[in-house]
Amino acid sequence: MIRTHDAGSLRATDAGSAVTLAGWVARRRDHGGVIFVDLRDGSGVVQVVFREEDAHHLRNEFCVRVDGEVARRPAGNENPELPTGEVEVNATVLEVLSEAAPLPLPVDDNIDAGDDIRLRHRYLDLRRSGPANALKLRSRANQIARRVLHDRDFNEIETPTLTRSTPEGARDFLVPVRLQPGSWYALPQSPQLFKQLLMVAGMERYYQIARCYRDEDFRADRQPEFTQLDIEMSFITQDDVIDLGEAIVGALWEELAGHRIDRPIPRITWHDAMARYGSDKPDLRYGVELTELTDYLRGTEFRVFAGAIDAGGYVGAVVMPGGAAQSRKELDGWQDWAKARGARGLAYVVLDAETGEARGPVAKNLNAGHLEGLGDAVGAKPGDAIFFAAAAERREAQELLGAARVEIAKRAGLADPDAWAFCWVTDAPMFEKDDEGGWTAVHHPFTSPNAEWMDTFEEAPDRALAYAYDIVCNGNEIGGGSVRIHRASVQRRVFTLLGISDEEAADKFGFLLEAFKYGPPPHGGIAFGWDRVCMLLAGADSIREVIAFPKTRGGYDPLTTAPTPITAQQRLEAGIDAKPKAAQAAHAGTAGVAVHVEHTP
RNA sequence: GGUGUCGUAGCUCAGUCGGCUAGAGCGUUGCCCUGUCACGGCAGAGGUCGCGGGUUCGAGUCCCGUCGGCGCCGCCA
Repeated sequence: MIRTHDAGSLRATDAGSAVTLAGWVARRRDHGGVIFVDLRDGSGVVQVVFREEDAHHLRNEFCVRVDGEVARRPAGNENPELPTGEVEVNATVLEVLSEAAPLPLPVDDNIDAGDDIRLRHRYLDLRRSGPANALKLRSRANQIARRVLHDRDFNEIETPTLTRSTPEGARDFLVPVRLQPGSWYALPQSPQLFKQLLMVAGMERYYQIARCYRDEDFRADRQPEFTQLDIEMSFITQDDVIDLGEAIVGALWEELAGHRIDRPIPRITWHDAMARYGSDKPDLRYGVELTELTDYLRGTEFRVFAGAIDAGGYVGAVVMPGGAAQSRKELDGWQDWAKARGARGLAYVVLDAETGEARGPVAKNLNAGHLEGLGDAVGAKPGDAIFFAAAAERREAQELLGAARVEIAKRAGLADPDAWAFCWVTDAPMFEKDDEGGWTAVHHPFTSPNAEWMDTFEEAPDRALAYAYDIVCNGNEIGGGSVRIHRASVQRRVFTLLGISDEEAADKFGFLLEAFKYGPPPHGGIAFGWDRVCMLLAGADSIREVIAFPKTRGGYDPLTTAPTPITAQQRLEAGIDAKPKAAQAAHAGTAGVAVHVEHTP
């Protein structure tokens, strides 16, 4: 090594030691006869004192080697802000290893540049402690997960990233195949089918920190390439997977966030989550639960509510504590908020802080009896606002109220930013109606019905429940999985219900069904959205902070400027323009079957 | 695809009701400074106000379009 010591490691006990340091000029304070330079390396910063002229020429981010001697700082000159603040290094030799041009963005922990410029010069952005620590934390998270899994005899196994288009809900990224013009690889949206094959293969316990690809639009917590901690186990029940999930999450939060998670982590059924929180990933850091009013308001003449009730739908409410104090403008703002979400509006009643009297446009439409008990029915006090949603589709109204609940918490500051609230959402429905009136798998078509519905799911597909579970942290879905179907007869019945013919099934997942002929073990698993997990542990607002070289919202990488056009030669060789044969076209891809993969981002 | 918001010096931003010869801090260049630690002082350079069009005597400011960053809806689990 060029250096003998890490800059950030020097302490008073090192005084008198001759050291060689190597790093970057973080900051310099030039007093003419004496020049202080904060020298930064991967371990931290230490002050170096120069009394020679040559240090005048140092500029920020020059890469330097310094020989010198560690000394206690003169009395009164210690800097308690720095771990190395008791000492300094009196330089005897300065070697400039490389110079730095004037910086396009400040390399300064206290100054945040815009996303675009940070990504374009990500190598400078990452010299700052915040962004650097986020990546280092992710590295530790990987180690912790691997340790927990290896302690439990899991095997880390890699699966292909050039594969066939597999049956999942999102758009595939496609790769042309030079050797077979007209045929394309797809990048995997997850290793779902491969990990199931590994169970057939008797690997019994598999995991992988797997890169996955989905060609969909971006969000703060979504990139087109992302990472799952992907896990599958044989001969297990749902509880075994949940136990393992808790062990992983427990170790991560204890070691990286200093937070001991109370176990077992609470479980809530999917239906309860929707009823109480209007979400399948409820943020349990605060209350503000939904109240169903379908029965309470039965017989109302207010058309919006009556229409939903008569249609066999749902009317419900959520309370904004102190919401009566909002101005007319703020209350109108809620209408815009609701419309931006595609709702017609958000009916509300405010309870007068003094008298408890119900006021607002909707109050006029409700009869005295309904108004009288309303506060008690929804748990509202004088001074609160009550928001209503009504729809023929129960879930639609619940989701609007659920979104309102999150917005209420945001505006009222109800979520403790230092709190961690975990839960499992279990017993998810197996199926939901698709646009054509048929059924589609909520999770994916290999998800097992639970014991109760194993023999009867065809009789009431809308009510059938699966062995499917998501783990939620502070309103973020950080992982999800299911117990899989391992019996051919059950799988056939599911395909039949989904309207997937034998030919279609053979075409889409034939290789899996073939494998399942040969004694597939009962198995199940889970996948964690690793970027989200690391984002939460890092306290970041976006998964971009825990990805070394993320892309912008437009799928653009400001650093490499990818994606780029290709040359005519590349285009020719890649076989992009090859005309598919008619027979191939009919069987290509997975179009027409909407099925989904593991529940993670 | 829809929508909100932002775009002014290398960076972070201010710029009021349309009157601007466009400012500040940091950075940068030169000089000074022996105990600073987001050092300090003096002097300087640095601008297609994202781009295009329009309204106006006059546009950074108003209007239309467009490009880009970010957030949200759709989409994605």
